[in-house]
Amino acid sequence: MTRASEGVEPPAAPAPRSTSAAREILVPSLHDEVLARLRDFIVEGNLAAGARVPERLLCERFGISRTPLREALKVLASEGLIELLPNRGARVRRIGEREMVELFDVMGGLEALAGRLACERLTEAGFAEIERLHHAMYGHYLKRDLHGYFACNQAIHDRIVEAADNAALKATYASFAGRLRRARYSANLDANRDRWGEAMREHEEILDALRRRAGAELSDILFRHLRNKRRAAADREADLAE
Amino acid sequence: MTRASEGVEPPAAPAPRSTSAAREILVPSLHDEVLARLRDFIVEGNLAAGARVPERLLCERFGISRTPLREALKVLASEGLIELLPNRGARVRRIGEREMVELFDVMGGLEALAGRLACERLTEAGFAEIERLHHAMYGHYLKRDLHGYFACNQAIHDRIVEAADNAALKATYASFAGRLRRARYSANLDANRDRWGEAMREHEEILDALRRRAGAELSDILFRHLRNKRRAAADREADLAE
DNA sequence: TCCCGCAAAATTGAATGCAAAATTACGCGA
DNA sequence: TCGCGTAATTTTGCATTCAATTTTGCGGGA
Repeated sequence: MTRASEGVEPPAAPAPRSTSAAREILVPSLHDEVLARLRDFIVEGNLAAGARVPERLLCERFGISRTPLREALKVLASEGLIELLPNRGARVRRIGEREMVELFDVMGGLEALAGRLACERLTEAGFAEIERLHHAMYGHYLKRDLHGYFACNQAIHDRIVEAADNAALKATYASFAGRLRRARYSANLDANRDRWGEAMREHEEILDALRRRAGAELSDILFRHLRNKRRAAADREADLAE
Repeated sequence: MTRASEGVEPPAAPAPRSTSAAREILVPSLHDEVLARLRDFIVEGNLAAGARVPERLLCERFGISRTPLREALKVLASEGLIELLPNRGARVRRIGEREMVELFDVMGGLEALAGRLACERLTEAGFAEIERLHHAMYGHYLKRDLHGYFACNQAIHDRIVEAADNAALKATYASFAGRLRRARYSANLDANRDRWGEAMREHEEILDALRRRAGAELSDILFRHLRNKRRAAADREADLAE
């Protein structure tokens, strides 16, 4: 057999990797797909926290041998998604209270940085787009549409990171967002109604600072915004734990 | 043969991995050593930027087979130290002007975060230690002892990150520091005498903000401090290029 | 002399094989 | 029935092997 053990997977993406004429060509890569798929698989929560990662099973699932899968495991371990126990294989990393706080703080620091950089580089059109999203989000807030609100909220933060125009920042931000998402903390955050109004007010401040291109100020607001978000998440956790 | 192709390497570290009774035990790890060694090997500049990474050679150098080495390569690629070309192997990543700026900005963001967190957690003893380093650094400055100055400078920034007491931040900071160090930008930075006095004044501000535990303020100072450092580095590069 | 094409050699990416460790299953004794 | 030691099975980590792509070396033709 060559490549897939069986017709387990449909053709998926047999498309020849883009042969764009660009000079150094961004890796069309073949096995990075395994990495991406496995990462998604874990981030989406298909594996319980603390559960062992079944090599054999995933190999069949992805139709590959152990070698590329193990390479992906090493990378995911370096990203902090899983942990490699000496002779005991890989486990999905368990995120404790303490680590959750740490991750939120780093996210806050990255958002703060993104905001500062965005102030330096944001175009009028870029700002207008964020402003539009902000108003749409406010609309959802008024209608108590949590889902729509959250989508806009996410979009705004993403736009800010995008506006920062810094590949390293963007990649690091995405990595941490994944780690937090795996802990399923950000999904149902804003169910806390008290926090909702506060968050909305903070977003008013964010938009205002952004309009004035007040980098340092926006930086500070964004960090505190994440801090409050974390606090709300922690409170909610406490509620659920009761 | 089992493990090493020959007696190429001395026993190195055959010591049984610590069997500390701690609950989940930090990975005593076996192949992570290869990862660490290879990373150092590259960060230290043993491989020219843009050069291909010779698998076969390094395998012999480390006395291992290709499998663990390739795993390490994948991890280093995810860290941004090298890049994996489709069927052309690994190359040491070339850091361009643009990316250098990006990396410095992220470092600035991380230091800003570290400073803010340090203000929340720094003990009197911790502050005293940093203050001591600051004065020692000033002494080196007066004596025009660049080497001593730089060591203290590094130590101060490290202490601030340490005081932040955030493992995720510390790891990310270390990773970016490595990437920048590979570019050999931070080593000979402060040879610029004009910049030196300015940096010293900024450090006075840093210490002052730290003493007052003024998080937001320190955060801002640290970011600008890194920005100026970067600018000085860029200028120096420009000089060398002439 | 220079350029192009073709074959040999080297390198890469991935699969398979194998020894060492861990996990599980089982049987014995209390 | 329960606990414990031992053997079978599974799993892990790494080496080796194999097909495929790329790179290198060489010769013919303009």
